[in-house]
Amino acid sequence: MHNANRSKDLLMNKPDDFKDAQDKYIVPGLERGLLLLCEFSRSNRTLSAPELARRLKLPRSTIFRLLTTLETMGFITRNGNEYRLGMAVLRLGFEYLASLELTELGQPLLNRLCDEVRYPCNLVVRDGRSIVYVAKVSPSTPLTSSVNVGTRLPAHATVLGRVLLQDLSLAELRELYPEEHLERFSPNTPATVLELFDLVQHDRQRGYVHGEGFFEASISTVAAPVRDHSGKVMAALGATIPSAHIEPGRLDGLVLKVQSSANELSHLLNYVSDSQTNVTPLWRSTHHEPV
Amino acid sequence: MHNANRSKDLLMNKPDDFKDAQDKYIVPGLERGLLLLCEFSRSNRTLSAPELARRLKLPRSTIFRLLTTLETMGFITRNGNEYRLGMAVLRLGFEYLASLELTELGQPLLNRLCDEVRYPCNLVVRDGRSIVYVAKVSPSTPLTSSVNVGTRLPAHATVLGRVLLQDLSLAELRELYPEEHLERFSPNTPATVLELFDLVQHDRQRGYVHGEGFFEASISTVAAPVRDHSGKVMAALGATIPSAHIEPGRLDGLVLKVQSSANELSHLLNYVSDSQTNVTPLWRSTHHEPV
DNA sequence: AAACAATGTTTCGTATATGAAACAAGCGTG
DNA sequence: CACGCTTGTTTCATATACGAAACATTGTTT
Repeated sequence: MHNANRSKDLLMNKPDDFKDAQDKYIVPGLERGLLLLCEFSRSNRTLSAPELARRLKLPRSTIFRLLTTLETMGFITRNGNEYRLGMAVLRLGFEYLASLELTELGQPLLNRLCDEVRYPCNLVVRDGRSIVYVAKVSPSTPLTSSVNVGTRLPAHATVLGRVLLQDLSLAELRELYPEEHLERFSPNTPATVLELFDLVQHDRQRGYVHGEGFFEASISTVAAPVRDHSGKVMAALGATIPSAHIEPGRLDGLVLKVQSSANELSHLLNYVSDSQTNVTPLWRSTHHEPV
Repeated sequence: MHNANRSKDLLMNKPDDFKDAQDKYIVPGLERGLLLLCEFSRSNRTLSAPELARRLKLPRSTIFRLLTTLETMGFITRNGNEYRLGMAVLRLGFEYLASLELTELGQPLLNRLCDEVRYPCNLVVRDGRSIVYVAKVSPSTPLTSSVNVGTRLPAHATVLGRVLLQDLSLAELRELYPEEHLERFSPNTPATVLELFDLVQHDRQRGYVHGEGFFEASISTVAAPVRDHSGKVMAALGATIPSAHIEPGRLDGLVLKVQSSANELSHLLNYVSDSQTNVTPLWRSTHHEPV
């Protein structure tokens, strides 16, 4: 087993001893199993054992063992020789959502806000380069927007995403978006990291963001940051407005209401800090495909 | 490592060699890591390393390694000495949802049905003793019911759940519910497995279920089974009606519409069967806490 | 403040999980 | 129907992941 192919091997040219220090306590079986699970996606709903062996560069027998383990635990289901994700991952995923005090405390706030402003209201967090909807309320009007809890959208191209990127330094942004040109979704999408950084810094000073047609044209969003005790942006809270509706008078009121809801949620969350100041190293730049 | 404590050890008195045959290809690191993840739940949002060691009956050093692995992969986040589920599990969970053709094909059908009947419509699957909402549509009216995609309810106490239990023999039901008396949620909840079985068998013959106040009083549901190519019930499709509304005349039409939607979905799903008839052994009785 | 308990981290010899290779079973092709 | 090719399963020697125990660090008790 000399060709230990960890995920780290992708970085195998960078300074050596440093990351090995972190890898010393990795359980290979577990790491591989999880990487195997991560191979499945919207576009790869089913995978065969040999295919997985190719992708993970692991011997067939190892894949066989991993699959057996995952199957008996319900994380994968087998149909003939095709495998797909199993219900156990769903269970875990929603257990996660339910365990976030963010959603629990945010939901009633969203309800109230939505009642007041009569627009759909959302709460999102960031996962790498994506924003993820963790709570959502729509008013009675039938604006069944396509987003739902769990939806992922590219952070750099959404108003809510911009809020979530406010904490990052230019260097950190660059690490998250190493490419020269950002993916474009509308004429308003920032083209480069630098442009994004500027936008986001202005957003930060303003204290809220109002943008329209950023991702979906003709849809406008007002969003404000939710911060934890350390001042770090933990989530973004926003209301979605059909662009047509924007009457200058109402907008200011809307902004204030969104901001005050976001602030209230920040306060509710600040009680935490049970342990000393959060040691979390900013954010692991996981670089997942945005969606 | 003579005290290999697999999950199987709980069965260590039953016939021996038989289950070991299945366990031969288990990757212990992976199994343990997943069991660790499963320790987290709504009520145990955060756990400490020593607590996990106690629960899983594993040495502290092993827990340490598992946690390090899970943390670097984003499946767990650490805050001081408390651990909680990480975003990676969310990602996987929704990847699962998106990868189900059930939801994909069911959503438009639900939309149409909801449009026709003007009641909230749902699609649910079963996970052990729970039903899980995998798709949901509400009409414009502000009946923001508390259920959402991901919600879990006890199968034996819900109309939709009864549909999903139709395939099980009495023996299988007994295996799933070993206890003497089923948990009671309303006067209508079946008290024993036998009662449940009878109910479910009648449901089956009738081809649909209409029940009210089964779980939530004053809410009534009409549901029908969605079957795969082998005739096995894969999902349940239902509409939710505020009990007040039930006019005898409309009910029949509603039943027919629900049934035909369910049948249509069954047809859409039947194309699958790429491999020979599904060998899946009915259902692993995972016995999770119902909610 | 000393002593203790609880927990996080590291080390090390050995039980064991793993990769290589063999075996088995399909399956399409000439 | 024999041949090769792909894929599922099994075996086995050995590299390595693991549990025990030591060490480090913190918080708690008297």
